[in-house]
Amino acid sequence: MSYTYEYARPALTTDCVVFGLDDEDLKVLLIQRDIPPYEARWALPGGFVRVGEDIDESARRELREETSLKNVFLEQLYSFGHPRRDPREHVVTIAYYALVNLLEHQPRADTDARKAAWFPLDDLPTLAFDHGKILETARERLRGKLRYEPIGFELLPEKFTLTELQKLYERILDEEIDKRNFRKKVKKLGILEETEEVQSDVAHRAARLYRFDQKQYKALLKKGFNFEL
Amino acid sequence: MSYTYEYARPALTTDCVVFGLDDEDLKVLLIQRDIPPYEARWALPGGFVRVGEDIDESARRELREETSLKNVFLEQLYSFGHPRRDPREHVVTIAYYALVNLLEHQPRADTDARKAAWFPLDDLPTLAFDHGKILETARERLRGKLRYEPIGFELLPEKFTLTELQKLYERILDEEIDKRNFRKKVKKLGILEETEEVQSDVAHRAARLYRFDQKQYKALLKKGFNFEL
DNA sequence: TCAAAAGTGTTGGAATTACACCCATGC
DNA sequence: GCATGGGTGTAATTCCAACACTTTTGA
Repeated sequence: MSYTYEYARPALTTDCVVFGLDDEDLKVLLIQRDIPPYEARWALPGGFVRVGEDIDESARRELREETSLKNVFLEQLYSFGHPRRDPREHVVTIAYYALVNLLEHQPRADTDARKAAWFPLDDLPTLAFDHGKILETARERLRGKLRYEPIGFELLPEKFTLTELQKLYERILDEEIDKRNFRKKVKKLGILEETEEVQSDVAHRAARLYRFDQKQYKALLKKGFNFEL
Repeated sequence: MSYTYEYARPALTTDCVVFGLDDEDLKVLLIQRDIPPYEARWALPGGFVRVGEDIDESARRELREETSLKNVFLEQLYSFGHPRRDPREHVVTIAYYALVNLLEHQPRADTDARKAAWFPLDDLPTLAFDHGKILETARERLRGKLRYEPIGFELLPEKFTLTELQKLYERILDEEIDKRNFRKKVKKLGILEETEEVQSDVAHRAARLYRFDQKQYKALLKKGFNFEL
């Protein structure tokens, strides 16, 4: 089977930068390539867009197929189209980024023959293609959006402590935050629901668990509320 | 001549939302289509990405060919890939937005047989394809970026008055701004160069002209300065 | 001399920062 | 009982919003 067109077309792919948070670090999920070019190099999960498939759907499908992740936060990042970014031919890629909680969404490590692994952001291997650049773009976007959209919660488990939330901000923004001021600010937003639960299995006073209240957030949005942390 | 591939490929285009400011209004540049589908409908300038051509370059080329605009501020906006956004076949488009000063960059109205015209944003015709949605996305992006990046200057002539700058912000953000506070804020940024010139041909006291100091802005950026208005 | 827009400071209230100690829990 | 992080309030400062009149110019 083959397909013929009157004019040459670049190939079109989607690639996805998956950020995950664990106790220590912000990490990114990479796939080890099993075919040339860049055989054995680490790369972003991704693949060709099918005709008739929406691009968001394509990104989700590739994510599912290569990492078994589904139902995750996924947003379009940027498109990269330098004609020699792939040595084989002109391949344009629409990059996405995803946010997952590393502990809840443990992806199957190896789906097909390929290895998948989490890498801390400050200890990355050299990536295939221009994926290093794409990753850097995603990182900047994450830093930028964290301040004025409530996307940080996507990296945490459903219920989390205020200290976990604060550490997340400190890690991604790379700055120290005052504990009392942070709590004051967060609570005043009015989008955290205080649960009845507290941490378990900790060797010190257990912290209260909170939940992000999506409905409340959307209701406030309509009233002209602006998230900012 | 024809091109054959093993797998089907969506077609790939770039489209561009060109914003222009004149004395009255924020306007957008549209092209009247001369062939089906959507014959005679107004649409965004754009066209197919060529193999071997960077996508930014493609957007610039289309802009030049269809509107004779060049050397303008151009930035990638978002990619749209719904499989039925074009009735003929699956066409993915990478949308850009451009900012020009309407008076300095008067595009030739009609390049080939096609008509080009400026439309005020609050009096738009129904656009071809999903171009209405793309335009709306560009408008939101412009509103969002205006606050924290110095892109407003791209819509003004090289030398402008503070009142012109203020009116620009008021129009795009759709809110009134206090004159004294605005001037205080803008001047404190330290990225406006005061020229020796004043307005001419005005029937009242002539206002001082200012210029955006790109070099100064970039120098400040490196020192961790954050633009905000 | 009139019309039209340019230009200019002060003050009160709100928001933000800096900062330190007691509490609860598990070992 | 001690080590570990949880949880809390106040005072000083900075930032922001509100506000009105005089000046310059051309017609």
